[in-house]
Amino acid sequence: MPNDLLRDIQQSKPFSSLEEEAFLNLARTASALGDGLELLLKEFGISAAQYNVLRILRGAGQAGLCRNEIRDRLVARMPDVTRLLDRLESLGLVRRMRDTEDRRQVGTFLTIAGDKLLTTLDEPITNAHRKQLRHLTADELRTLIALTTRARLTHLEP
Amino acid sequence: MPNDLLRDIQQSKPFSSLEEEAFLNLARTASALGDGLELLLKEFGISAAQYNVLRILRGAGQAGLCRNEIRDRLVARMPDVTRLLDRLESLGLVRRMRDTEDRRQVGTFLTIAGDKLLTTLDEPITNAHRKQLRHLTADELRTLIALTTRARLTHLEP
DNA sequence: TCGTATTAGGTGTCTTGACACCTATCAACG
DNA sequence: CGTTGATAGGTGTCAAGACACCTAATACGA
Repeated sequence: MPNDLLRDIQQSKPFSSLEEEAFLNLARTASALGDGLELLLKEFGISAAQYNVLRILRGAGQAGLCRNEIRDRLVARMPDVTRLLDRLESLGLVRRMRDTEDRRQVGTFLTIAGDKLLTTLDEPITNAHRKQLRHLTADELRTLIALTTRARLTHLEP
Repeated sequence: MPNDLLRDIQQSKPFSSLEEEAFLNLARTASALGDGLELLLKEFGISAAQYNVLRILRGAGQAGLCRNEIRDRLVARMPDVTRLLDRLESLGLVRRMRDTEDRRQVGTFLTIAGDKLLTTLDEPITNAHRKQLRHLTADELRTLIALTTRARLTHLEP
């Protein structure tokens, strides 16, 4: 929190704008909640980005996904998805296979081990989220979802 | 092999819980907005974490702050604040001085150059935030601030 | 006052992330 | 066809982040 403590007190203006305050609170909260998730995932030997990939691949199922598809679906922007997948592959959670039609493409698929890990994680992850946000009502959560969704679509509005 | 996508479609339930959906939207939005900020700051040769430190130090003024104070005020958790400060020091934006009372402590202060950089950045940063969130009304921003603030205080509530 | 715990800061080392650049394949058009 | 541009994927390299461990100074009770 850009804590302009002195100036804030002097000017009674803790942030230079409502937009900045919103951004900082958003960033702070996402970071705090994300840290909790990272902590849980670390016990299972993977990072949040890696977990994100596994979830994306579970969603894709048998079809698998190419690197750029995965990149575009990630929660957090990530250059170098190649080496993120390399690590998952060397952990045996993911498998890659070059497409026979378009030999430029390399499909990535969840392995049995990857799917099992996700299954193992499902409950702990859900519990962690519930625990982190249990003090918000369903309506509050829905409002939060609506506002964050809208907030991120800047460029799509006039 | 339970396929998330199929399951989701079957159940019309894209997320395993409202809490998860809220977390993912929060993370996605914070990441998207943060990327915009990083992009702007990169033009000035600093990262978001470094900017965060400079803002914190501006708030602290003449008094300066010790490393752990800075760490605790950062928007995003950051181990190794030492080397973050090292980099700011080598950029000439920050200056460190060991305390004479308690010789364990090392105060960190903004330099003139650091303060000037912040002044230069003030307007572009404010504009960037405004632009990113201009499609939200003041009430919506206030609601977003209230909800994100509350969301992050899990452990403080029963 | 001595020994131990605590607190502040820093370092070594490995992993990840970031960014520019490279190769292979395909598609479209002359 | 063959050339050109676009697209998919990967690599080299350096900076930044993560984590365990280390030192110095202070506080404090036996």
